[in-house]
Amino acid sequence: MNYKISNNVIKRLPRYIRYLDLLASEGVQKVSSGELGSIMGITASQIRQDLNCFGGFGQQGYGYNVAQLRDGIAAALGMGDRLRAVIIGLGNLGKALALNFRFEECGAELVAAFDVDPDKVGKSIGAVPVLHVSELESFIRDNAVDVAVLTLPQSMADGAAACAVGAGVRGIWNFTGKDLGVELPGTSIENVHLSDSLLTLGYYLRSDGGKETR
Amino acid sequence: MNYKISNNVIKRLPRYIRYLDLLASEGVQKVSSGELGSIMGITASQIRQDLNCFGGFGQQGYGYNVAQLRDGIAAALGMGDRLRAVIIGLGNLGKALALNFRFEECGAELVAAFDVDPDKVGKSIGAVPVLHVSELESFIRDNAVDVAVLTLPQSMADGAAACAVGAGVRGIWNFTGKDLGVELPGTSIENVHLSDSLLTLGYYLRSDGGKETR
DNA sequence: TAGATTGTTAATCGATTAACAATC
DNA sequence: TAGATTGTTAATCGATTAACAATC
Repeated sequence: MNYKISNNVIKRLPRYIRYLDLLASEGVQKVSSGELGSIMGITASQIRQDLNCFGGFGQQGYGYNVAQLRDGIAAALGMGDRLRAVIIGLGNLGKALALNFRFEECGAELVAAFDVDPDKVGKSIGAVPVLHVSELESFIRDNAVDVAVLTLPQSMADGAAACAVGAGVRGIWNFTGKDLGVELPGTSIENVHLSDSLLTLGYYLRSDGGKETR
Repeated sequence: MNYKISNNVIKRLPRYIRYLDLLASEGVQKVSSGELGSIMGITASQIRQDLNCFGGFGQQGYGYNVAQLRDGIAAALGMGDRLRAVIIGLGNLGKALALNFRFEECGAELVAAFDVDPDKVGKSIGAVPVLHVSELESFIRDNAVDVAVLTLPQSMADGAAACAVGAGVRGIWNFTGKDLGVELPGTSIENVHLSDSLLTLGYYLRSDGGKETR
């Protein structure tokens, strides 16, 4: 049960969580793979297959307890932890994430933001301080930061990533739109390419008025 | 050559574009599937297979002309068009997209933004006017809007989407974090789930310090 | 117990990789 | 021409679906 969980499965887990939360909020207590599948638009087989990567959540003849399954998946994803995160770059996107993104709901916690603008440095955003980028390395080291969120201009992406990784960060959530060159072993990188997403939408929209989603 | 291009291929096309642009910016004129593959971290076979979904871009014994291949893929993605887009919801994320996102580089064009806040309505953001949401439907109809970008609170997502689709929008770029219930045939939906992305990063970061990306 | 639904194995399907003949 | 590299077919691999025995 601990051989190697496929990429596709991992990427589906957060979606399960969302739908289970939805069911829970409606007061639903149990769900069968068939019901969940029809809500989510996937097969019951796939659900059972996916869940078995982790362990026997269900009960034969009954189905799955919504709350229990939700917690099981959350545990598998490590949502109980509090990964310590910093935002690097307080442009509009960095600001949007700092102010509106629910880090806690993803098993994370924002602990600081960094920028170079003297108008921003020294103040705070939301509940966290805004520091100068020159303090990035020492801050990461001193505060055991786990994740760096890159929301700065593309040209500075590689530098910031290298600095963060050098100081001990283990994960990079990269919004700069450029695939990172940095590739330290033991560092996980999640590239968010918004333009890829819009281009994909454009493709489907034009071709036959076809659907797509995830 | 027009049977049905797989999802996986479509999702890879924007990435090809990015790397080809990079090569072009370095003055590289030709590239072989082997070279491109090693830069992008995928196999030469996959590249040749992918590209053949569209048409004979390459030249045997030579490779691919970077600019030509780039344009070929761009055409396949429909990047030449100018999809007309509106942003609905001018919170921090909507603002970030309105001000910083390069719609033109994705074959789109931002034509207006909508909000309910009287402090925002009537002004403009970047180069486009900010209108009241009550004008959304008529604006979409009158201006042949193709895409609605949803950056408003989750609770209003379904309503806004339904209104936009009813008025003629064909694509929805959804940042609300909730899978849309609206499912009109002929409407394409691209859900951007930032929290899924961070959760996935968290998973890989914790498990063995393993990599992942796309 | 009978009915339902899981866990899990087997079958199918699709996607990736390898191989190689065509050809520039 | 000889060398390189594509386009394309065949082989492999993995992921999804179907089936069914185990069991609640």
